[in-house]
Parts: sequence; C-alpha cells; structure tokens
Amino acid sequence: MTADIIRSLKIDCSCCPIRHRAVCAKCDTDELDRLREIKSYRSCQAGQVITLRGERLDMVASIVSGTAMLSRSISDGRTQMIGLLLPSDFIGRPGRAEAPYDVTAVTDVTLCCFRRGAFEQLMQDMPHVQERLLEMSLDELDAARDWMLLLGRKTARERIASLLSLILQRANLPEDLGGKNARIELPITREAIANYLGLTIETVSRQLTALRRDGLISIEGARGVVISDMDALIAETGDDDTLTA
Amino acid sequence: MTADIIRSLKIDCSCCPIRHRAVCAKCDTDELDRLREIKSYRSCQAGQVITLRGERLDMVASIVSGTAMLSRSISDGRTQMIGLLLPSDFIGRPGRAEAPYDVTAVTDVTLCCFRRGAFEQLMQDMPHVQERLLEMSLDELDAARDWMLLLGRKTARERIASLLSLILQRANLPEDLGGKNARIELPITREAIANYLGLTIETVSRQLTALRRDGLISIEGARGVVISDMDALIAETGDDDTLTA
DNA sequence: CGCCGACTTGAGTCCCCTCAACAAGAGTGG
DNA sequence: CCACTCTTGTTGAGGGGACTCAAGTCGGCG
Repeated sequence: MTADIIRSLKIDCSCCPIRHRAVCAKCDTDELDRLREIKSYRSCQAGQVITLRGERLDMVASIVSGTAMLSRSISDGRTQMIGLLLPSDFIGRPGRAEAPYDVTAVTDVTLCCFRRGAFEQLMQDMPHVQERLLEMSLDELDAARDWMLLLGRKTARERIASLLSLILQRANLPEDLGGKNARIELPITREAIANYLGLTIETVSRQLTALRRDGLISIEGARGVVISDMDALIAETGDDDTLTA
Repeated sequence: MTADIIRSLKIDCSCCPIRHRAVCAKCDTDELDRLREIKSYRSCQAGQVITLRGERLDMVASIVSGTAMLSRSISDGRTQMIGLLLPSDFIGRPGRAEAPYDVTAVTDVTLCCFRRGAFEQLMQDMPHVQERLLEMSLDELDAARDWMLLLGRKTARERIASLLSLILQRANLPEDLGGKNARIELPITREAIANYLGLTIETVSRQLTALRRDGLISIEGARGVVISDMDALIAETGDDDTLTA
C-alpha cells in the first residue's frame, strides 16, 4: 500500500478499502470522526513479527491490506497456526494488556492502529463498534471450531482438500464456483500451510502431488493451483456436503 | 437442579447461581426484570441432544447447572469435541437461525432460555448484555485457539497431561495448587475424552496407564485420578511454562 | 449368576513424521 | 556469462506413534 494512499486515508476514512467490513463497518460519519482522532497507520514488511505472545500490547488494530498469521508455538519449535488474518480482520483484544498469540506478517501489511485505552473508551460510547466486534468475534469462533475438527480428526489428504476449497471459496467470485479449472494462488509458503494444517511440509508436498496424480488439481509453479475437478475435491474434504453449500 | 429451585428462579434472578458470570452478569436490577420477561427454563437429561448442527434454533440459552459438550462430526462417525460448556456458558448465536454445532448434555442440564428474536432486540437496548457476551466470546476464542495447538501439534501423552492439568486448574482451589496428591474427578467418559483430545479411547486408556506406571498419577476407579507429581505432569504437557503461571 | 456397558490390554498395520538427498529459482559478485 | 549460495519445494527410505481390530477385565444391575 503506497504512502500516498495512506496519507489520504489519514484524512478521510470513507475511501478506506475495509470501510464496510472492519470493526468500523457500522459507524456513521460522526463516529468515524471520533475514530479518526485516535487512529494511526503502521506498515510491516513480510516476515516481520507484529506481536509476540505474552508481550505488552497497547494497541489494537485492523488489517488494511496484506495478510498476517496468528500462531502459537512450543519451546521445542513446534508451531501451530491459529488463524489467517486478511484485510478487515482485527488484532488485539480490548480489555487485555498482553498479546495472547504471535502475529506475523506474511506479506507486507498495513495496519490501522488505535491506542487500546482510547479504543476501549470509544467502545463504551459507540455501540456500533461493539456490535460489529461481537459479530466478527463470533465468526472467528466458528472458524476456529471448524478448524478444530480438521486438526483433530481429518487425514492429511482431507486437510489439503479442505484448505484448497476454503481458499477457493474465499478468493473466487461466485460466478464460476461450480465451474471447472478455477485457478487459485496459495497465499502462503509450504511451511505456513503445514503449520496451518498441523502437518509437516513434506506431507503437504506429497499430498499435493498425490492430488495432482489423481487428476483433481494441477500445479503451476510453487504457488499456483488449478482445480480441475471441483466436485471430486469437495468430496475429498471429508465434510458433510449437505451443510457446506 | 430441583423443580423447587427453578420455581424460585423464575421469580427472582438475584439468587441464580450463575448471576455473576453469565451473559447477564453486568445487568442491573431493571435490566434483569426485562430479561426475566422473556426467559424460560428447560431441563435436559444426561445424554440428550440439545441442538443439532444445521437445525433451526429459535432460542439462545445459558447453562444454569450441569455440563454439556459442543461437537462437530463427519458422516463416517468421526467426532471432534469443540468445547465443554459449564454453568454460565452460553448456547446459540444471536443473529443466526441455524445451530452451528451439535450440543449434547453430558450430565443432567438446566437451561435458562431466551427467545432469540426478543433477545436480539434486548441486546440492542442493553449494552451490558452485549458487552458481557463479547467478553465471553473472546474468552472462548482464546480457549479454542489454545486447543488448536494441542490438536495440531501435541503428542498423545502431552494431550492427556494437558487435559489433566486443565481440569485440575478449573476444579481445584488455588490453596493446594502446588501440593501433591490433588485428586480430580474426570467429568466425562473415556469416549468423550478421546473426542475432546482428538484421540481414540484406546490411546487415552494406554496413556493414562503409562502415566500411572511412570508414577505421575494414580487411578481410583474409572473416573478418579490422583496427581502424585504435579510438577512432572506440567512438564509433560509440552507447554511453555514461562507463560502458564 | 449372567448380561451389559465402560474400560483395559494386546497384536498388527498404516499413516505421517524424521532424516536425507536432490531439483529449481533468485540473488550476488567476479 | 558462470559459479556460488541460499531459499523453497520435491522425492525417497525408514521408523515410530497412533489407529484398527480383537480379546479380556471390571463393576453394576436385573
């Protein structure tokens, strides 16, 4: 995100790309003005650590552009990704001074930051912010719980298939949802995929080639994946297809 | 929970056992009056299904007494428990007509139910309810994400150790937290434990006997567990002990 | 006593992990 | 341009941890 764009956002929230999905989605113009007074922008490079678990954190923030990942890890190096943060997603927790997870920028990231104290005060006065934050939290809770099923019970092949169809669902326009040959770009490295799915990079790699051998997908370079048989892929996710529609 | 107690709760929320922890925790007496108008009580027997994923759900509810479990499953029978609901925990989601998960009573359960439409209206008018629901949702989100680390990365032995120390933390008074020979009662069957930890009942059983052979715990009957070496057990959880304190 | 459900224990198998070598780019510097 | 390195990803061989299938134990209850 260029410095020019950020400069104009500082003055006016109305052209913000996440205006209608972020924590401020329900705010009217008066409320936006109050938010504007306490906001500031921050850029992070790909790979940079945004917060560390246990560290003091006096900000909360929305992701304006880029992708970040939430993770937890054990001292021996095992790491589990706990969530993927896309534009409009929220970082930090009102009412808590310590960061509960590690947050790392996957791509270059632009943040819209609020001082935590001021934001908490604002939430009291502006129910629209609290409402939206509740909605967003409940959505994340659902997503986390869906992921628990994957981590606890699915096979490696099912996990890969689930990830691919998840990315397709998010990234692709509804027009060709049923169409063949939808192409997606994996937003993250193999290592990040492995950490997301609770697998190793080798297993991820092997399962991707297995799906390719079986004719469900084809692979273009390291990151590109073409879904050649969408229905078969969904069948491989292991999900009860009566509800995923 | 006896019918007598429920009868008195219908009239007066102030003696409700979850008055200070449930979604109504922050309400003043006026607000409680409004809640009282739309509430009703419901009892479920142990083992009974409270909601089914995908089913229409026109209520939301707080657990007044008993234990219930949240789970998701795949058509071939694999099941993953997604959360344990204890008194004061909340069931259902404002703004959504379909139950997102299966909820099953583990013990006999008493629910304090609200019609969903009326509850949603109330939330608009009473920020205290919304505030509390947000806090509770964020706590559950943290718990779900902690569990993702366990499901994605921990060994069977670590999972069992984690569960035991979790139960001990919740159930036990802080007085003898460091003390030896704390006794806990497993609140659920081996099958439920397995579903919670993403394991099979056989593996759960084997790991429990392994911990017994190694002198960390001893087992009394099917449900009783005595922690003989608390520090060693915590060391086995795999958690980074610098933060769990 | 005999049955039933919950739990334990054993034997064998398989899936995924570990360790290791190899391939394909992308920079870097001469 | 090439040699070199570093990173990222693929592939193979082997081992181990958890699962599957099956039998056995224990306690409760009619």
